[in-house]
Amino acid sequence: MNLLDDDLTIDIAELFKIFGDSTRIKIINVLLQNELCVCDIASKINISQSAVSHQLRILKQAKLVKYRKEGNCIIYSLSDDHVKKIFLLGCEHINEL
Amino acid sequence: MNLLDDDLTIDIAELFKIFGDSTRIKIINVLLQNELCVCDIASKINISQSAVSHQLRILKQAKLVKYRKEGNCIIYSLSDDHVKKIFLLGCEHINEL
DNA sequence: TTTATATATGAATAGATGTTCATATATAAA
DNA sequence: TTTATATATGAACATCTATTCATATATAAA
Repeated sequence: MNLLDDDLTIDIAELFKIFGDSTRIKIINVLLQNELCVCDIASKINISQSAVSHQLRILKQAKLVKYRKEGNCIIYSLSDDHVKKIFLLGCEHINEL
Repeated sequence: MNLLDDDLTIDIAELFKIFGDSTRIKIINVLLQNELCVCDIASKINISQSAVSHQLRILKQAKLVKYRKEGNCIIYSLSDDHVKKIFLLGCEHINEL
């Protein structure tokens, strides 16, 4: 791995910035187990529907979560294995401190 | 991996928050190759000495970097392999997007 | 169609964060 | 001791960010 150019360092920082909020981490954490609709996420992590929805938008824009409609619910899940990997590596680091 | 409690989710978010700034990512990136003193870091990434020093303090508090004195220089390096792992996983994710 | 439920979103606000500037501290060199 | 160099740090400032509140939109049920 050589020196990264500035654009790439900004992209990487932007990625980690998304993981750098406890509401988003809680969302990712509950989605590790199951896909869930917005109101179930909100009640599981005890954060308002509006706040969850705002944060899901950020996770969606960063392509860290995907979603599908079912009736009048919208069911979210993690996009891919990378999200889980990054999350678990973070956990691991914390556990070793 | 089960549901994390709130304290742990906050710790994990705090960890990623540290990686979520482009100045700090640039610092980590140059330290991947070699240990470096503050002014060399500053000149390599083209950020003021003061800003670098402030950010090194944050990295130090999070135990992501360590340092040693040599003459009147202070030489910084990454604390352990976890930092590198997390950084590289971030790179990988970016490269695949 | 009316009502209820689920989700999204804009505006406002409070709090957090990164940089700069000035300066303090510490070590080395003269 | 004086001067120069390296680093750290506090204050101020501007910017960013997450939440709340109110409300819009959309789908389902009655």
